[in-house]
Amino acid sequence: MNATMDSIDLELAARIRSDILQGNYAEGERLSEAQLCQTHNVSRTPVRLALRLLERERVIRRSEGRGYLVQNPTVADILQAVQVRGHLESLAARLFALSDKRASFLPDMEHAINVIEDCADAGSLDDAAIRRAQAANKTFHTTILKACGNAYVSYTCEQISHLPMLAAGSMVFDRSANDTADQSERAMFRLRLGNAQHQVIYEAIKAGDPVRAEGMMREHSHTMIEYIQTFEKRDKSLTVMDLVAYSGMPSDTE
Amino acid sequence: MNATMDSIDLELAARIRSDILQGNYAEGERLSEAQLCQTHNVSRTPVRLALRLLERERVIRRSEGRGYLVQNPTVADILQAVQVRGHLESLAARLFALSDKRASFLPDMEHAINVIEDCADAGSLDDAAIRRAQAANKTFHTTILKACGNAYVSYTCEQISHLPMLAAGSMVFDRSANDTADQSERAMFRLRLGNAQHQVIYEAIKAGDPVRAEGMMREHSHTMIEYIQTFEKRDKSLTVMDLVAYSGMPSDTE
DNA sequence: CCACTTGATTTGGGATCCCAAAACGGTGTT
DNA sequence: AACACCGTTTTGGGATCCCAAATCAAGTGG
Repeated sequence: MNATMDSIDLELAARIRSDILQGNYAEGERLSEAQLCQTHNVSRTPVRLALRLLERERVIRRSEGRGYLVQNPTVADILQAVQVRGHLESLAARLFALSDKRASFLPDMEHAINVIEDCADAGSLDDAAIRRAQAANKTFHTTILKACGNAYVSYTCEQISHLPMLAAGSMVFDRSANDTADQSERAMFRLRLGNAQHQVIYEAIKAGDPVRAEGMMREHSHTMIEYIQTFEKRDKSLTVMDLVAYSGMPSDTE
Repeated sequence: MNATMDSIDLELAARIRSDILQGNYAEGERLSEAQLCQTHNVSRTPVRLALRLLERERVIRRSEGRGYLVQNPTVADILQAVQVRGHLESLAARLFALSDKRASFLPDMEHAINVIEDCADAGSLDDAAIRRAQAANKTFHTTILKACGNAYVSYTCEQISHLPMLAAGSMVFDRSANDTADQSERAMFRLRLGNAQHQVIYEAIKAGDPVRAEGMMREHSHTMIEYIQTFEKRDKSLTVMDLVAYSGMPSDTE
């Protein structure tokens, strides 16, 4: 599944993160280094690197002298992460629209838009299609980050992209729907809606309109925030696990 | 000097970064782990952690199989980092202005503004005053980041703040001035100008005006970008070392 | 019953050791 | 001189070991 054989610490971090996001740990539960070494069959070195990473992602919290404690991300955390990512992406969109080298990146974006369009237009949305759409969405966004010409943008963005990616994946999941056909219907609707925004952003960038590109990107991320918020409003007990449900494995970094 | 006795890897990173920013390494020069271990008298573990950090800061670059190479940051790098930081700070300012808990943070900001004002109003700008003003400026900005209520903002911002801090420090340095008295004069002028923007931002936040707070913060960071750009225009050979000159030790993290 | 001491366990973090893989360097062959 | 071959360094990264400091868990004495 994972094409790139990453170093153990990254893989470890992904596994632990995945464990936590699936709700296998109680809030505040202690993560013992020794325990993790044993269950994952590695030494402390990579474990400590992984814990460092996860701390930065705010999935765990450290308490001086007592190790790391699980800090299950809340829906509020996700909203915050999405907010930051969206804000950075809007900067990226502006810079991208101003870049004179932007032509070379446009085909990738166009292709991503087409792939999503195809998924949304197909009769039903099976698992493979969902994955395809998610991958294309990711391509669309990372292309903008990479192409904007400011390396710090993509760097900082990557640091906090796990939760937003998860949220993006969850937009095809709708607990309020009655049956799977209905769910699929709504998912495709949202997919089409999001892709329409992609289209507008793409055109603004292509036309070299920085203000519009930034504004539209801002709106795009705001759409996701609003979606999660209404979701939360409808279902007070909304947890991160619900969002995880259809977001695919959170381990697919890069 | 350093109150917090940080772990060795952070201190190491600071030392190496400082070395590089002072131009002690040629562009592309190889950083040998063994060498660093010897000169700093530590083992490879902290060295590797430090190199990891510096890579993220883009002060060094790694070339698979050949270790790390020095990548002296250019003025363009600084501009990019400032741009990202400024963008994040403008988000922070907006959120801060919307926060209902903002009252408790206002005194800190007010105090910072007053300290800078005092420095600018004093007859001359000695070294101690420069340090004081720098520290207050840092307080002003980090307060906004911390107080905005979105932990991801301050987290991501910290990741790339070394170069911007350096640039901020350099704003009291003006190579175009003829003598030190003239330099001091100009420095105080810029200090006052920047502080006027601080005042406006402070008031917008206090008044709970998110749009104005964000806009003014954007303008504030744009001022710095413009300053560096005109600097660069006047002196094509402007290097990072020039900016380092009056920015104080780049080791004062947190 | 509470405060204080003491010993076992854990964390934090650095030093070494080790090994595979890649790069470098020198040698000999065509 | 170009190129393949082979030994030597480095790098990359994990496993162990080690030690100081903090925590926890009893146990002891007032």
